[in-house]
Amino acid sequence: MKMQINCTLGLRVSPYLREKDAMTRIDHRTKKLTTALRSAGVRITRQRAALLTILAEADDHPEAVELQRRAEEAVPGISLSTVYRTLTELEAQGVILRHQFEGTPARFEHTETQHHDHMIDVETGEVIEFANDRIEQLQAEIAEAMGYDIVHHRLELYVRKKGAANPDE
Amino acid sequence: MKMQINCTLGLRVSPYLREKDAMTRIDHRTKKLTTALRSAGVRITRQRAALLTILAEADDHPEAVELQRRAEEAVPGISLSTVYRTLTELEAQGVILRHQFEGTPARFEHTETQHHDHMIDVETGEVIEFANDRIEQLQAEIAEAMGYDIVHHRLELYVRKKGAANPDE
DNA sequence: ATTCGTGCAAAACGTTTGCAATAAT
DNA sequence: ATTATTGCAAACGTTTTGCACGAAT
Repeated sequence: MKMQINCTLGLRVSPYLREKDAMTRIDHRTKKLTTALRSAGVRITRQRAALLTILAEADDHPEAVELQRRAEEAVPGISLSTVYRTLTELEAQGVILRHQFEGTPARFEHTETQHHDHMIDVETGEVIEFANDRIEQLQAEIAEAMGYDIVHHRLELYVRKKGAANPDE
Repeated sequence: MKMQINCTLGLRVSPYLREKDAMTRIDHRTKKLTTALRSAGVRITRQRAALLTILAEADDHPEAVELQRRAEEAVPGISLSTVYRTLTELEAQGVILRHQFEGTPARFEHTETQHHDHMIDVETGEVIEFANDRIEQLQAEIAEAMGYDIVHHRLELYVRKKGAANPDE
């Protein structure tokens, strides 16, 4: 019996797209997003535009300070409060997801990819994405059987590369 | 095809045991535990004895302040730092587990039951335990296929009772 | 012109730590 | 007697908030 695993390894943009096409695609999506946000009553300031672009381009899961650092070029002096406020707003608008992995500040990713869960390499902190439909289905069945609807869920595998040194310490 | 779900609903003590027997059982386990801890070089103070007992008796997932509150009777004036230090120590000794659910302080439970995951009722904050071997197995297969060993994992379903009011707000 | 968003500083929050006093071994 | 543990207060790291100024609509 063959095991079915859909896995995405942190690649956000299809590899066969050339860099320039990828950028165009991100720009396009970001432009559409800002329009949508504006008509939801959210003012698009330089700070927010910068953060939106950075989040669209990010192929990792940056935390707030890192986002501030990356935004600094486009918006010198951008404050951490603004970063946090913007992230909260974008999360509320469904544009990004906030992940609270163990032992780190919250990390963020935009919501353009389909649903996936995360493996966190406890040695390196690297975040690897994966998806498995069967697990999703089982979760739904469990909740259903117990009389609940799932609002959202969170599955995190804290892992170590096979044969990695320091099993402890 | 019948779905297989093992589920434990926060009941820590078998319901057919009378209250007194349950207490005896907890006392017995706690006594054994303190002995084990002592020979691991951990001094059993009044504070720690109290917390061990409270954790053994708890059929919920209390947080640190709540544990302090419950310990207050046995050890008046017990400090929150002591509670936290004890919890850290007991976690290191494998006696308890620390859960960081969304939007709440860490919550603790002792490690006497077999492994399970958690559903959190987003309306009430109630924590419901469940176990599903198939999901565990799938997780292991995914990690394996990607070349990782699982150190630990975390699966949390944030749920709402079917037909509950206030789907928002 | 009217909001809404910003930066700053300060507070909030849960948790950890340095220390001198105290209790367990 | 020795050493670990305690309570207190102060610090910590992350995140939120009050406020007066500035910018987007």
